[in-house]
Amino acid sequence: MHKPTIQDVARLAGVGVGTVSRVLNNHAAVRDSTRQTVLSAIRDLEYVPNPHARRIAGGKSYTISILLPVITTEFYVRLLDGLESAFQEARYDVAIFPLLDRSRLERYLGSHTLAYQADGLVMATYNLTQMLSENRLRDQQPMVLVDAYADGVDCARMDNHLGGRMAGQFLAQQPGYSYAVWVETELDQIFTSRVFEERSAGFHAAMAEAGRTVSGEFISSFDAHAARTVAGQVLDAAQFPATIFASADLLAGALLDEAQVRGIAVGSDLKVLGFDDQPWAAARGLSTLHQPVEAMAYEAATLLLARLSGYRGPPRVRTFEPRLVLRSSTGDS
Amino acid sequence: MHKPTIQDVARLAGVGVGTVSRVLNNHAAVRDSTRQTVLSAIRDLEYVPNPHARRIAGGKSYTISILLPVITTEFYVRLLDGLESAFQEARYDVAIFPLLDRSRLERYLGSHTLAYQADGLVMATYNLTQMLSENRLRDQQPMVLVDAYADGVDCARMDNHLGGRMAGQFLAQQPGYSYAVWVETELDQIFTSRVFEERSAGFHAAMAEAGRTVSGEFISSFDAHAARTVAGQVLDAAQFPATIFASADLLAGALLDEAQVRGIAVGSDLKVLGFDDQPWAAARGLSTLHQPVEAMAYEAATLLLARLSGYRGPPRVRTFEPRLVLRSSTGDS
DNA sequence: TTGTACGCGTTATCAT
DNA sequence: ATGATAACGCGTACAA
Repeated sequence: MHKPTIQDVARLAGVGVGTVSRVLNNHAAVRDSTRQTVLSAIRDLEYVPNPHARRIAGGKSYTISILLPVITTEFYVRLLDGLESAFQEARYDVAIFPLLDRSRLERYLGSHTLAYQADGLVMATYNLTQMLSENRLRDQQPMVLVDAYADGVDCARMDNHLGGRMAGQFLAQQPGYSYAVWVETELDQIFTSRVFEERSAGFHAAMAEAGRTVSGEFISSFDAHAARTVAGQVLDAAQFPATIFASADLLAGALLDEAQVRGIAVGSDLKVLGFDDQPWAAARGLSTLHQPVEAMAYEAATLLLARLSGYRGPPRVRTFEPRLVLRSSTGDS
Repeated sequence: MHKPTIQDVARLAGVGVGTVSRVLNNHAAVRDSTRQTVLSAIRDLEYVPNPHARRIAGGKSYTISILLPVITTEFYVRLLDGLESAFQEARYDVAIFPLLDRSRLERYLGSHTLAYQADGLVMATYNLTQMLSENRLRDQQPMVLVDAYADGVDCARMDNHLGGRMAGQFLAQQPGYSYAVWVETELDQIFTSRVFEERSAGFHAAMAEAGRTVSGEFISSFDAHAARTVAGQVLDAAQFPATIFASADLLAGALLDEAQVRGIAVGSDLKVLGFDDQPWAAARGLSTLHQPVEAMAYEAATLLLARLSGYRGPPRVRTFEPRLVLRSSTGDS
């Protein structure tokens, strides 16, 4: 009663192993009737191909390494979902490497571990421009950046500058005072993520174009406790009517909480615009900028898979745009 | 110019492939002279065994899955180091699964991915008692808990109760007022980590035994910004001379910072005791509780490897004790 | 102690 | 379109 193999499937379906393999990899033309027979045999036996056997027979590892920062956010959950689903379709496995510290990056990239285990590399969020220019990355390995941008590599990125600009344009239409809350970002020459910098630049550009001034800006670190504290500071300092752009839903949520405690009506005197469209945003009526994260992740995977199947063209960059979702926190709908 | 295989090594060394394999797995008795020959051939060719080939030939995956919470701490960096080094010695690969959310745990445990990819499971920090009792974990898979405890499974854990107790005993010897700062922990029936609860219980027990009272307790979330804010609150509220037990070095560091800004002399009027012994603790003279993290991780790996090689005995629990390191922040040394 | 040969479960290459 | 069969690189009985 061992695990069924491709042989068992072939026997049950009354075909050769080659045919089964072809069905598995949707190769060439297989007559539709036999394909169905094979498929049902697979189902009956609950057959699951042995990945190690394919790896050795195919000469590839059928594995993609994903390197990402360790941050527990909906954003990364969705990112991983998008990546995994895309790679799964192409029958690739995924190995996740959480970048807890700098030395781990070096180790992962330098060691022979990855060399064997991955046909390609996905790097999330980090801006690797410097590393690439220093040639610290072995560019013989196909790779793609997601939620980040660098020259000379395939990238799938969010247009955070545009996101900030959209927020700025929205705020510029609102009467009263404008405020913004930003996320404090670690500074590390190599690991830097410019996400919030870009949102800020876009926001200020739009406000300036509209001839509006920002009455106050605040900075919070990315955690619930700090967000709440800063929310208090913002509401203490704000003059009303006020519209606040919170550059992450986490911060916006804290503002909603704090406003409720203080009995401030959200949607009229105080308007709040977030960024992310977290799962709870709709339920709480938070207006925010929705990011097509899964789509971006899926596209990143597609770019990489293209390289893996031989595409040799110049680096391609795919840019994704956030979408303004207006709800009750800005008095809409 | 392809990757050297075991055949190439055998040829160069003038032996059979069997012998090379035996050397690789330090099997049986191989004459020492031939072993050296083989070894040098391996070095010359820079031969690295193809893991997929072993997996399919050996019928095992030679892979261990490590499931851990996504928290960027020195603690987890060291934990991974300890685990990886131990498994590497035994020629096992490691697959890391960051538990970004609940659904990911379920997916990892339920899916067939892991089934193929791992011979064993390491689960870090999370308290899985409930999951185990509900039989949601397929216990056919050998597993070990590290930095956590549950009935019926091998565990390598830190004695956090003792750690808290040691802190309490130390504070009880100090003149003046005693304060404590705790880390806010998420509440989730399944994911709960009881680390800080235990430290708190031990601390209070020791203080009570010594007939001392705690003049104030504070809670901070686990991030630099919040820690700094809370540090300010603590120093605002404290009466001096004061000794503060910060249940994590991160919090202790913030207290040191805040004290410096306020010109409070640390080591006399204000004493601070941390927990963790982060890399910077020595340089900043922070007294703290050092945890033998690598040793714990190594032991966890050893317990699991024992299961993998057939050990069938009852669950074993290994407990590790923190060590009080006194430096200038408590006026010592 | 050591070499040979077979088997692991796939994919790929041939014929057919 | 499909079936046989040769790789793929290694572990391991078995024979020597």
